[in-house]
Amino acid sequence: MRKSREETLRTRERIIDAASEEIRANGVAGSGLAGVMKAAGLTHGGFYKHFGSKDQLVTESVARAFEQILGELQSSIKGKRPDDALATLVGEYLSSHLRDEVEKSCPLSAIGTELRRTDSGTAAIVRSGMERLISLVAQQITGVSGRQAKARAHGMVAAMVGGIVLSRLAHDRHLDDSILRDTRKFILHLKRSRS
Amino acid sequence: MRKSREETLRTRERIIDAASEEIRANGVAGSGLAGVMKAAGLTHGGFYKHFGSKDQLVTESVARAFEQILGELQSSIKGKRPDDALATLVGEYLSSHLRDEVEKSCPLSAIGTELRRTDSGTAAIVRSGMERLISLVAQQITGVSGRQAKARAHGMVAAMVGGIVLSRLAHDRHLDDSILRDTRKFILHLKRSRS
DNA sequence: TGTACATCAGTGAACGCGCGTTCACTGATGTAC
DNA sequence: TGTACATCAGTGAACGCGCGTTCACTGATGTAC
Repeated sequence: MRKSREETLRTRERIIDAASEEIRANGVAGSGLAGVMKAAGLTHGGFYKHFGSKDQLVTESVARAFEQILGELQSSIKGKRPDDALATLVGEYLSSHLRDEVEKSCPLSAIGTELRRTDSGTAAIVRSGMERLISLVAQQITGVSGRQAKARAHGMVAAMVGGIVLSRLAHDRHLDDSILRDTRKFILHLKRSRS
Repeated sequence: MRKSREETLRTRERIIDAASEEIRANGVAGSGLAGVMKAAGLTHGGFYKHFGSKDQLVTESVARAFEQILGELQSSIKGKRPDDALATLVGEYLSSHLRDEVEKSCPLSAIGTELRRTDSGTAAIVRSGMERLISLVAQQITGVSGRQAKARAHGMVAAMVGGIVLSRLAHDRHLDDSILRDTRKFILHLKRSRS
């Protein structure tokens, strides 16, 4: 049942995509290889034809998750002026849509507290993804030095990540939406009152 | 080997304390009953003399974690005026000390993204702990209505939780500390520029 | 271009392991009189 | 207050289960000539 090189590559991608969503939804420890392979339309035995270990799959899945969310955020602000762009970034990240679709959201908000316990390969990916998100936000902050923009972006991204985490824990239609709304306002009002 | 009622109660408390720290350090899925019992100085067989299930232990352990951190925060602002108290709360929560001692920190920042997948008993505890933290912060915000204070507290607590999560993921002495510092400033400068 | 052989993606069974949970047993504590 | 019995906290072995990982096998794809 050997497959062509093209097909093999496509299969590998399918596994990563499935794992990337599964891991964001159920966590690293909560995601089994058998389940991921099934979601990719395969049996679990073939896993090691594509990856050396679960850790390696986790690394690549988290990397893919960052690519997806950063790509989405980037294209949402394409062509916008910094002020609009900042509000768009914050509004997009703290949207009820991304809050509800955990499996498509940012790994920092989906599995942030679990990522602390991953191996060094995944840790490096997490760090770079986090820095890219911070930079993307910092680039939309005008009227201050780059250093100050970065500093403010640290606070903003912290609030973005925390806002999603809290909103998902509220389990209440009113509280969860007000956390999202209030966090968006908290981030953007600061910007206006300063720039 | 029956123990006295007093001793039995103390043992139960010891198990909860051990589990509360173990779970914050290694997560719910990453904490085994055998390890928790060993940390409490017991063998794993006796677990079910004290608790009906792992889920029940998780619920009580998360409740204890909230009691501890809320008690600590509350006593840190005892007798202070609101402005001082707010800065103290934020400074304490976003301290490098609590950042580094995960097992003694707030469950929202330690295992926030895993708490989404706990049973309904734990979910209720999480929700009430979160609301108590938000209220504690809101009570220190002056010069605005209660409703506005709550709204601002939502953003502040989001930034506090997210700031710790990100700082723990930086794995870099400079970046992790600057995230903490910048998030503290982000939260408190807003307050000043508005109140 | 056609043939013969090597490669290897995918299957499904099996592995050792740690997990949550159960259980028979022990002996100190609690209770009844 | 003292004795006889019931209770039950804690031990350590055992359970079924799902996990990550390995492996013999299959048969289509890739390669060599």
